Amino acid sequence: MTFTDSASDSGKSATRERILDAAAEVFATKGYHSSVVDDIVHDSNTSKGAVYFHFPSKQEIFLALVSRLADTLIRSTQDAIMEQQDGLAKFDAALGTVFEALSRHRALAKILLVSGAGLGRPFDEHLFNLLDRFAGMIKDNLDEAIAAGSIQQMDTSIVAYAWLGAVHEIVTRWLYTGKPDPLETAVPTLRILLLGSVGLPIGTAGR
Amino acid sequence: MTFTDSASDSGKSATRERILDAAAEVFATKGYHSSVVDDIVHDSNTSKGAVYFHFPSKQEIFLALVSRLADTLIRSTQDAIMEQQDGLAKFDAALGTVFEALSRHRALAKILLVSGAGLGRPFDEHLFNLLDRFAGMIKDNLDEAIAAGSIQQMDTSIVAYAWLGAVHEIVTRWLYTGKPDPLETAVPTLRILLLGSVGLPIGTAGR
Amino acid sequence: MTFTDSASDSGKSATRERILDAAAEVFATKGYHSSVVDDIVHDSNTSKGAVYFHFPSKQEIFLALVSRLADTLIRSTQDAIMEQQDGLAKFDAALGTVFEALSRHRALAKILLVSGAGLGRPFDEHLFNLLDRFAGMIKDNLDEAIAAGSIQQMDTSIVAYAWLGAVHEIVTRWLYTGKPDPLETAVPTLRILLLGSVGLPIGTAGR
Amino acid sequence: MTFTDSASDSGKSATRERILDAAAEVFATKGYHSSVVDDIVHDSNTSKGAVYFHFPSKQEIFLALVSRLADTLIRSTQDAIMEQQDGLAKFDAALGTVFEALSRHRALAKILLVSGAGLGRPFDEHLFNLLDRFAGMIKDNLDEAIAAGSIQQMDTSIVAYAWLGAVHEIVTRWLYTGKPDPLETAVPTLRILLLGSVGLPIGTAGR
DNA sequence: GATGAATGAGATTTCATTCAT
DNA sequence: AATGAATGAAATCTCATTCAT
Repeated sequence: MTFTDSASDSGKSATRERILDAAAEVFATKGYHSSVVDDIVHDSNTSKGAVYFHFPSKQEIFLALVSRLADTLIRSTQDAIMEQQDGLAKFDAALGTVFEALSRHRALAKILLVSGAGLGRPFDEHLFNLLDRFAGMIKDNLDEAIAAGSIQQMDTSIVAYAWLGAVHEIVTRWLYTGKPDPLETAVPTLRILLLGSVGLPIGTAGR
Repeated sequence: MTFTDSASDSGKSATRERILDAAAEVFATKGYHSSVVDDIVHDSNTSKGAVYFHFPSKQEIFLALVSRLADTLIRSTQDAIMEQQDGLAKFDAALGTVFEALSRHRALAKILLVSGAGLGRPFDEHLFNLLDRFAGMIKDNLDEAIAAGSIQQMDTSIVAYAWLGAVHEIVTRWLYTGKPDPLETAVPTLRILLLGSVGLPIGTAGR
Repeated sequence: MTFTDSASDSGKSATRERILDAAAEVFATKGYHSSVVDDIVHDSNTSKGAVYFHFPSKQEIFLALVSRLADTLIRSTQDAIMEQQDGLAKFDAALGTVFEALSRHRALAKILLVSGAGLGRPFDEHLFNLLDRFAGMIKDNLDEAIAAGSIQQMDTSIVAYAWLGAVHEIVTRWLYTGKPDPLETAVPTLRILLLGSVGLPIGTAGR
Repeated sequence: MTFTDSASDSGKSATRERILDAAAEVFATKGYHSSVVDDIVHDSNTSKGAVYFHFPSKQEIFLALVSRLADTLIRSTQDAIMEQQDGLAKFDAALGTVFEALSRHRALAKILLVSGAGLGRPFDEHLFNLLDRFAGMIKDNLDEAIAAGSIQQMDTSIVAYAWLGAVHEIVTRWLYTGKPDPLETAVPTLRILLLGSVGLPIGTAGR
């Protein structure tokens, strides 16, 4: 999966894509508020008019960008999960996909996880919904595992957010400090942690 | 502990405190960038001149606020830990203190955890150091537990961040959605999760 | 008379007419400056290219519209006058025609009387010429009446503008407030006023 | 009376007055839309910040200006009326005052009568209320005259607007063409017209 | 210490007009 | 004739910061 691919949007204007690509670069580098629309105009080799023809406001550019990134990430994670049969294998596939994708596209990951935080109502809401979709995915799989008797009864909602938070924090830390390098180094420990947290015997066959 | 208390700053100007209090409220409500200095001036019943007499810039107001909050939170957590002998008791005391403090001061918690993220260099650095101090505390205690043989060898750095992230996410979620209500409801589940994640037998004798 | 008819422009493009119709609606509703070309494009179900193919500029659309309206209004008023022999009957016919026409086409009346005022040189000049033609009509008829000895000598130029202004103000008031309802209600009073203002005995036999 | 005097506003900021004065000049010269805030900033020798400190928007500057002008004009007209006992003398005083004031301050008259027309909702409404106050003044005096038996019963509301319109049009014409020169030349004819329109015997002793 | 009017660089957004297709 | 994406000059407004009082 490519994470940035927009190949499927065959009908999308090339200019629109150029603008989004430039915006991704700019926002990731300077953060939302320090980025000015003129930067995007310049980097996209378009014009102010073109930008405002395709997007009603700077905010909407950012939000469109976040949506595009999140959609891709969520979709590929779901695909990876569905390719596996076993519950543990699903877990491993999801964790691996997410870390690999974020690791490969550090700039975009920054936009998704960091740039938009603390920006006020509309941004937070948007970002929240996205993380919620991830949390929902985790919760669904945990509920299945409980139904299958693999793990014992618990408040899966809390667990889902805790897991999300753990991943989020480690990735964020990596985004800022570059450690661990490479990001994927954290996966084995994290795997043990997360599985252990729901009482799963680890090491078992593991990977 | 009061978390907002500035009792020890016996020599500090009352105006300065009024400004910080107003700033806390404003930043928590609107986020850093959406808050304008005039809001703080207005809410603090002072004047623009007064604000700039006490603080060199808007940024410094925010940073001062964050420092004040974090210092108090960290100190009271450490105090709570030191009051306990047993490792498990220390853990419970820390978790309880943090959740209680954040729960009691929702607005301030919001500033500490979300308002400042993604704001660019100086902010992030500041905020990061704070979280790092917490992570350090966690790591130290985990290392002790390993040395004591209570838990097995692992990358305690990753674990510390994962724990931090889990707590962070759950509190953040509560800040936005109000759930769980009250926040402390999440503690038991979270306790099991965190302890379980490092392989500690739980439920057993509980506390 | 139809006031909006462009039947005589048998060779004119249907698109051009669609644009003018939409422009009339838009300008009347929002005024000149608040109307954007895109509004006209949208309402006329044409395209930006089409609009700029038929008109060199936004300004010219407005001017064309005003001209079309004024020509029709002036022509039908003159026709109504010519159908009458008696001076008093001519006056009544003119007053009736104008009020009836404006009353029937409120939106267009608004464009003619208010939308274009205070817009700067080219507009004002254009609009002025129109009102001048009306004033000229009034003046000519007054001069005739003086020559015929029906009314006494006076500065007919001032009178013409005063009459025009009286009508203009009452119609404008109606455009904004909807009163009097219907507009024609004002005619009898206005008739007495205008005739009385030049010393004509009124009430006499009415008409 | 000075029409522009702001002597009585002893508490008003000098900067605010400078801005309003500059705005008057600019708006009168170029019209509302062709005037840019930077013009006002420049001509007032202040700064953009100062302008927006005293007025929330360009629109409000204009509206404040119109109000200031209208207040002064209405007040001095009322004063002039109250100084007279006789009904006819009141009429003459009012007509004289208005024409003299407008004649003396052509630029401001332009703002009051022309610049704001056709600018859209908020402007029109404002301007309307102002003219309404004048119409009210006229109507009140006419009603008194009817009560006193000086003139016969009639729809004084229509008459008030017709009179207003007559004056408005003649002044507007003068503003654009400079004729009649001086403006006051029109007064005698207008006097005969207006009085005659309500059936008052004129010429009688004249004035 | 405190006040609040003043500053001005700079940001976002608008929209009449053009032009390749 | 018609389309609509693209252009870019220009406009309004924001707001952190300064400074005379």
